Amino acid sequence: MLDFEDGNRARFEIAVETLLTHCGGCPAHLLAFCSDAEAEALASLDRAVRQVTLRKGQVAVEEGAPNAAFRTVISGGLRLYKALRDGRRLITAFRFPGEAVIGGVNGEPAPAAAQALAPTVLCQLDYQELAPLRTAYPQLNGRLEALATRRSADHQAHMLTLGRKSPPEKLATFLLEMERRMRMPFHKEGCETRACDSEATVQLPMTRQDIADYLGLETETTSRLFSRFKDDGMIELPRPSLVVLKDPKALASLSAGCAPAAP
Amino acid sequence: MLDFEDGNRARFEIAVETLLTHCGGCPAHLLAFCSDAEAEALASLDRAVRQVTLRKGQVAVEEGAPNAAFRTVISGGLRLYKALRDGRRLITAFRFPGEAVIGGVNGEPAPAAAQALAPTVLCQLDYQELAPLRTAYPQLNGRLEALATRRSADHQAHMLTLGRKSPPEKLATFLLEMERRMRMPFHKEGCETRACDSEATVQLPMTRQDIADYLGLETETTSRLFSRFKDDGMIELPRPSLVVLKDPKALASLSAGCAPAAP
DNA sequence: GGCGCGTATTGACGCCGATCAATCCGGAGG
DNA sequence: CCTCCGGATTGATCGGCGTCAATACGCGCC
Repeated sequence: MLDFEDGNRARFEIAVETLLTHCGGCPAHLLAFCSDAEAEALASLDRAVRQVTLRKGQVAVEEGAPNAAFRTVISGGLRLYKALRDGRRLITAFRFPGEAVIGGVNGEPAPAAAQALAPTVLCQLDYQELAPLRTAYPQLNGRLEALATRRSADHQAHMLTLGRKSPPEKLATFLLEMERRMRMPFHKEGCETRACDSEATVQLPMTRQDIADYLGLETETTSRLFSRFKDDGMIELPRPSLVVLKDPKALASLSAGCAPAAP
Repeated sequence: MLDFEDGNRARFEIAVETLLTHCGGCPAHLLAFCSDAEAEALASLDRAVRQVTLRKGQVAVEEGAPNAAFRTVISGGLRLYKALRDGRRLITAFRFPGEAVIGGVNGEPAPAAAQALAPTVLCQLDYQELAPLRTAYPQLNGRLEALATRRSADHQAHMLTLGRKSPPEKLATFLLEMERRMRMPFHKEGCETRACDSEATVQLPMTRQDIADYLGLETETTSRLFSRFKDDGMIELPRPSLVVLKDPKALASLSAGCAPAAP
């Protein structure tokens, strides 16, 4: 445990400052910290903040395990998933740099496993260690609550996708979601007005199987849908992992459930 | 706005006391307040806590509306749902007495609409009014965060159901979930050890259409599954809204995804 | 450069759940 | 008591997605 009476205080100040200020320009993901710029300062917070490196495929959190840490992705990416006894898997979410993994606050079991999509670095802070920060900096509580509430809203949106959208609508929704979250450095001009009207390029750091397990589909169906979207001119596929959204409006219309999804 | 300098303070004390203590024996639903026993005390908290009465079918919250209130069901029930443009609907959750409806903390749009399943009474507290309570009683923050985190976990569990379970598995999961949440006064003996091994009776306060929209199925499929479960001896159906779980173990096995779901 | 494995794609087929349609049931109201 | 009406059930049919199977691709490694 940490207390504020010793020399650690200064380090906490830094950590809290980071937690509170870093994401001013990042409305989508509150509480994201451990940015590249501040990684050094945080790295010095041994014990309070641990940096964890994961190999591709390595599991950072097991589903159901007591998961007493707040984690933020620094680089790489995570798939969060739940599994049935017979091996069926559903990916509940992906997490990319700047995004946090919550769950298991009061020693509760982790609702989902977290596995590295690729070599990944996490910033990890035990909830236990977070406690003194909460009392010292009450604003943190609001941030954490807002983050959890936002997760809840995101999950509800994805439940709509899983439960009521057709496979093409699911894929369209997924592609637009990825475009919004990744925002590659090029093709960015026309995308500043929230919705992406013009062409955009998206790098997909996960496999077709992952996408299928995220959307409640099978790999073959997912692959066929990519091909169909390509044939229909809605996307281009220079590589399986690189998607150019040629017609974002058509995708958006599909995603919203307006058009009856071309047969 | 409320402040602590005036005579309202005493009323806040009561409200906070209620928020903090009422649900000591209710591990499943933190922060549930406005119990029958304390309804009177809370009713006196005009402005801070409003009691709202809804007719059957009345909408308390519109999807996407600025939703600045924390709500708790006192009596009746709610369906929370999202809709696509063409009318398709997914019920993301049901809320029963003692359960809270969160979402839209910082003036964000409500992630789902809330509609009364039956005549319903809600206890409603604007987040704005909650703010002073937060600073005065920091424990509240943890409760609210834990509640939001639990919602996130629940939603992930339901995502697994929506995305990866077969229709029979979905219905089995639903029936067990309802049994756990409703716990009718009779048939309760054998059910105290968490999992319900023996027979249990569940009252369903929603329609087949609601169940279908909750599970990502169609009404006819849902109805057929009820019939099949009855034929297989897993349930009895004295009335469409009353289900007797004759073989909870079989249902649990279905729900967990062990058995390949009898054809 | 060529081998080998994991991933992606394409093909063929069958089943199950969505869809359309008809009937049944139970409660409210006349 | 009968009618009416919304919800529930059952029936018949169809098509899309899951499933099994084969092939293509791409990258690392030797």
